[in-house]
Amino acid sequence: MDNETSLRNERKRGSGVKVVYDILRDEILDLELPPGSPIDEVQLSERFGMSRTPIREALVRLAGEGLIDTLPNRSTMVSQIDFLNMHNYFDALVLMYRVTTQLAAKYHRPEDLEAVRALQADFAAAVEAQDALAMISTNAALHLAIAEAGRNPYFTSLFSRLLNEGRRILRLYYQSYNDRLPRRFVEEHDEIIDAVAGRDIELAERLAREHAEQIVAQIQKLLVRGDRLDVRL
Amino acid sequence: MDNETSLRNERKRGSGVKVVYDILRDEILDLELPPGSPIDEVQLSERFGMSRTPIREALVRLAGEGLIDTLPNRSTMVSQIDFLNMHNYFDALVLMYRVTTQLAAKYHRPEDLEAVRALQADFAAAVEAQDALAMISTNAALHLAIAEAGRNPYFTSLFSRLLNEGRRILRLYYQSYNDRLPRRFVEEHDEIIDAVAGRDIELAERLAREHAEQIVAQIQKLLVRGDRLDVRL
DNA sequence: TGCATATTTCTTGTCGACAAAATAAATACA
DNA sequence: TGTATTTATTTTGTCGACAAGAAATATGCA
Repeated sequence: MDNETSLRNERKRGSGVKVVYDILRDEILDLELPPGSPIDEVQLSERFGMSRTPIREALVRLAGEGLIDTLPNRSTMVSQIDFLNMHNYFDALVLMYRVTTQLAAKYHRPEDLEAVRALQADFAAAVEAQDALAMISTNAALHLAIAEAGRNPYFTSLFSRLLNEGRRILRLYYQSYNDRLPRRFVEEHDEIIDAVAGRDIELAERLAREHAEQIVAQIQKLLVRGDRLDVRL
Repeated sequence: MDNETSLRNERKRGSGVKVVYDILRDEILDLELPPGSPIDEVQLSERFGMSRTPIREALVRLAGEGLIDTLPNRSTMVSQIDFLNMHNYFDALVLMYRVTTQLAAKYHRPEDLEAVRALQADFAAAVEAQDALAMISTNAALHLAIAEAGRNPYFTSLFSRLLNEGRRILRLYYQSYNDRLPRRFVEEHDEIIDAVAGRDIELAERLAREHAEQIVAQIQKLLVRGDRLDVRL
């Protein structure tokens, strides 16, 4: 805990905000800070060994991405996951899967595919090792890399936001299923990457849609089953 | 100019950031602050009669939406419009037009249509009055209202961002065309609204796509024509 | 005891001041 | 005169302190 405050004097000017932002963001997305957790500015300033000003700036950015909610003059806390309107999330996620993969097939350059294939290898390794957290993050990184090969920042930024939200939801998923491993995803990824590499736009779009819809169906099956997840609605 | 500083003492706690944010945002989107304009914190703090802290928070939020660019430890300025990769913008815009209108036809409630129809009246009035700025803002408000009837915050937030960016581009459009008025847009809007009201999902989607593609085509025609807009690339 | 009001405490919002980068200006040197 | 180095200026990043709201606690009164 104190290795964060120990950085107090060796910190470059302007880097503090990014450190706080990155750490808090990861803690929120990994459910280390579950939805509803109170965010206290002075507590954070003590923890990170810096004044409230840079903490505040990091919080403003997190609020901008909807990861925390701020009640004026009152408390601020980690935002809730909206399980009731989850279909909105799924609609957006599936569409972005389709669009970004399609654009990747259209606009990717050779060097993009190297990065994508490397991340796919990471994902396969995570599945083999049954490392849930690694599976989640490498999966997100892989699809984001595909999206970036499509070169449309408007889509990639929304997709990135959705994948992050997904980290919170998938974390719950793996949490309640004790790291069961969908090895099939590895094969599906390979098919998608091949379609993109072959510039088969229609096929890439179809595979991406099927891939996305399958994931959504699995999560929905879990949610409908009514398991009480350890996060209050 | 000084009516802003005169609010110094009558301001409610916490409202300052929003005021600064809203005003700067409008000034940027209306090209009152053209791309590349330097943003000076002390200057703004003098102008608005408040300390740099709330100014800074407003700037962080504007940066989060990509409306200003901040170089660490150096200057911060209004972000450029990326004319070279404009097709990315158009792709995203057309898709969001389609998706949000489609969802509106699916999920809208009666009270949504009242708001939409009211805004459509505003737009028609702006066209009649040949008020370019009003046309731009009412058009954006109208389509955003339709999007909100679709009730998917992920799409509406991206769409809102795109429509805002569009305000900057359309401002250039009208600027160089001396407020020529596309009266046809009013009729197209009416058709779209009717399709939404009739819950004809396919028709709504098709009309929205045609509407969007037509606007895009007009703007592209302008851009290809190579008119030197009074904003540097 | 139950409820309304006053007081305290706690957290956030704002301020003015100082320190660190970076840029611009000025000086020294060839 | 031109270039390199040093100094000054400007602008941002950070800090500690204070004040305002809201919540929690305590007090007064029936």
